[in-house]
Amino acid sequence: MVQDFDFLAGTALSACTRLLGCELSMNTPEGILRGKIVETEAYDQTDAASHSHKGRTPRTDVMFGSPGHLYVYFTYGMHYCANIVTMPEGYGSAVLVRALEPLEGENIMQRFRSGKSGIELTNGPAKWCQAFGIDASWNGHDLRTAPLTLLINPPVPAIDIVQTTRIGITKAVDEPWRFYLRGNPYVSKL
DNA sequence: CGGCAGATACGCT
DNA sequence: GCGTATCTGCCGT
Repeated sequence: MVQDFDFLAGTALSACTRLLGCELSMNTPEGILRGKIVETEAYDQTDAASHSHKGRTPRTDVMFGSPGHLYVYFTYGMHYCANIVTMPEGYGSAVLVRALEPLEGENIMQRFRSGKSGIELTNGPAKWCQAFGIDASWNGHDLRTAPLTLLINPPVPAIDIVQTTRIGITKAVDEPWRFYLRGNPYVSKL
């Protein structure tokens, strides 16, 4: 079955709600890692808090590329975070995946997370990246191709989605561009 | 528990 | 040089 990524060509904002409930699957030599997206944030080139706001640079090049790819960035000297690129080639826009709910391979994730378990496995952008073993080498990866793929699930009903302001940034703090699944324990912060 | 400082390296000015 | 879309541990209660 061919996955339909068309909605990713739209704005980061609309892709945020559509990505909630979808799954990320990583095929490792040790086994399958799979998790459901429970928290997202929109970043757009018109947004002062976005890396793409200051224009296209070698670092943000992937963010201006074609939708359905992975934009991985490094921050605070030790952490990786992963975004899903949206909007057509030439426009810098992406959705930051802030948290996952583990569905498969939790024992392997636990090893990557140095023995952590439960919600501590994936309830933050740098945490789930570590649990999946994602680092800078994954920057630009096409999510339609193995071993790391995005699985599209049916849209989540609007009643189950909470929209609020973003976390961990210093600019455009009041924009309500963060979305999460109501009541899900893996959401990084209420 | 909750709050706070420290770790640590990369891209941009 | 400096700021950063974060996490962890260590301190106090």
